[in-house]
Amino acid sequence: MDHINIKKLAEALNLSTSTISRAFRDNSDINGATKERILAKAKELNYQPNHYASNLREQKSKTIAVIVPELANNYFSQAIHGIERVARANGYHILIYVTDDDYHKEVTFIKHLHNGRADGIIMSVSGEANDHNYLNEFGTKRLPLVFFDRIYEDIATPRVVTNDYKSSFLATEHLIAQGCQRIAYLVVNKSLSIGKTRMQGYLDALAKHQIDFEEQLIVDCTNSYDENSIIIKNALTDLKPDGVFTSVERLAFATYYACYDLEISIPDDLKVISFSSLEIAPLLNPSLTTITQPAAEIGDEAAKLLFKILDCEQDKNFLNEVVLESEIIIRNSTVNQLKKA
Amino acid sequence: MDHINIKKLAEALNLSTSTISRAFRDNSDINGATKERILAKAKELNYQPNHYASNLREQKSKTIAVIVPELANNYFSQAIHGIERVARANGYHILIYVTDDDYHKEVTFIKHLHNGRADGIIMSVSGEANDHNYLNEFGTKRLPLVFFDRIYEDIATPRVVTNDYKSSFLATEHLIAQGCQRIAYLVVNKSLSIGKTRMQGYLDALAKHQIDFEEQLIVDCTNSYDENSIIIKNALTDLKPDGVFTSVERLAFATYYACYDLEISIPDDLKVISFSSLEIAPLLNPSLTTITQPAAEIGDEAAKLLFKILDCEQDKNFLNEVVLESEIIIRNSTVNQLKKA
DNA sequence: TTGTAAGCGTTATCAC
DNA sequence: GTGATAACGCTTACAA
Repeated sequence: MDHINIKKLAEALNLSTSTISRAFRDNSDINGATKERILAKAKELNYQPNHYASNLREQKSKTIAVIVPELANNYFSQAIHGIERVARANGYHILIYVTDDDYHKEVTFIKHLHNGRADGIIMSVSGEANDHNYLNEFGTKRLPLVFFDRIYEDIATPRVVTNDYKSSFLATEHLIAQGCQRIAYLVVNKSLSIGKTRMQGYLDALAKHQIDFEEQLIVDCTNSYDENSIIIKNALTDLKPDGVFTSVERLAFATYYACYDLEISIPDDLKVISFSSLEIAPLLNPSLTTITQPAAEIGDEAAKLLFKILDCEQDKNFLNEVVLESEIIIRNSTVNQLKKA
Repeated sequence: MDHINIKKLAEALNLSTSTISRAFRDNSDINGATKERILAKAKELNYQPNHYASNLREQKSKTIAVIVPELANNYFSQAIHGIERVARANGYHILIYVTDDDYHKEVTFIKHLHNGRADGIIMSVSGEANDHNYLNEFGTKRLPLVFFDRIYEDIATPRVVTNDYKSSFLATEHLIAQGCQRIAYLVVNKSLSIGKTRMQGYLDALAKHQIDFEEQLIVDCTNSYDENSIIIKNALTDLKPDGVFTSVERLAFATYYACYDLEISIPDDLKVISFSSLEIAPLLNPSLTTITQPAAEIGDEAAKLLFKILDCEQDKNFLNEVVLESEIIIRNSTVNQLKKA
């Protein structure tokens, strides 16, 4: 009696396997008493219907896959938490895949997921600069897919985003209002759509306020901590900006470290604003002014969108776009400290 | 030609399904040319062997489940990242389950996972105060299980931990060396083993330095942000400690917020040290002295331990304990600032 | 209400 | 080297 399956349970109860099966499905006709008896015995023997057998039979997995560029980032862990909550409430399990911003990993994950392992995918993309067409190759067999935050504009699938253009515009205007005239924009890869959108808000805000745009004030960073440290220090030293707008929180942290080292005072010498969902932004030295995306809510919405498709309430190619509001929270990193004046 | 399976691929190539199958397994006898032909066609038609059918047949899922108390915590997201890396390298997928520190969720997750969905489990537990015996009820059928960080002492299964007793002892001694005489210990649930172990280090350090222990200096907090805020403010006001040692980073943040509100100066009026894997601890105001656990490495080790069992290199009940070193990193939150003297 | 039996997509065993 | 076939554990017509 090593592994207990439906057959053994049936034998133990002198019933057929179909009856057992029915006890575990809500829709079926089954005698209440028999059902009780079965469930009791199942509990006693610790029987669980084999998931793979059920799914093979039913052709669905009750599993969704979540693909993110990184995990050690407050935004993504909060978003995943939101997704997890909704998935669990719907009786779904979630698989996690981390691309480390590697396009090839993304392609591999997606392709492998089309083997029945998952019923749907929620993804924040990594390969904006690469060929997105691999997603179209599945044709009608493509799994339901929902993008969040980092998306491929040219793939017609539902998405949950924030209005990054507007936030960036307002963030830049905020710096200008605080007296900044030389504002640097720090981005991880400026050719990626998320970097581009955010950059456009920055550029347009500069234009509106008739501040000349200097190409070199757009500082292209990398995924390496050490490289960024050098890049940012050089930028601060050579370009002498009085304001910095960073497209991801990681770069704001790197800027803080650079300023500590170079003895540049934030906000007196340099004002800093960043996209960030860091919950302890108020505790930083100085507290960081942020554009805070509603991360958990984005995860929630993305999951809900996916379940709409899975429940056949919506066609998977219907281009549903949910736009949520980010909030700019002004803290000390962009406001002159009177006590020091 | 909606869904492509092994049968259709076989027909398309005028071969039998067995031959197709062989092309995808490394061990089998198959003509090199045939194999090429099959793989080419498979790629063309975007064929992926159905995961559930394979797993049903092979009775294993190439999937491991990771159960954690929370996700929005630097320690756990780093640990998961470590696990993910090792799992991926071994061709395994990972399922994520978040208990929100709810024992019943933990039990439900574990029970359901014994339906074939996962081949093994890596868990940081939530129910230290509750009955762990549910894990023994599976008998020999229990899935391979590896604990990390928060464990059940009484369940014989491999585990990866840090020496929390020692770290807590040293942390407390550090506060004493900095002149603290009334040291509060903040814990989320003092009856839980992780809270207890860490508390014991604290108590023994006090004893060693002949500091009287006051029951009320052990402050039992909750999982609610708002409740903790009140609890901590009351503790700071009523007990007037000169040092605080917090067992999880969340409580250190709450202490910072409370001090800001109460205008208590860290480190002048109060010194703070905490368990935390926060990478930006140096950026806090003031920078936070931490006991930093090697989170990613712990994840790595836990995954490696699990794979040892899955590869049959080790019995799953062999009580293998890996102890890693935490590091106490002294920063401004525990050191008097000379410039203010 | 319950039982019988076919089939989900694979893979392993055994022929050829 | 390749093909036929049974089996993995479950669900669902259909039959009783």
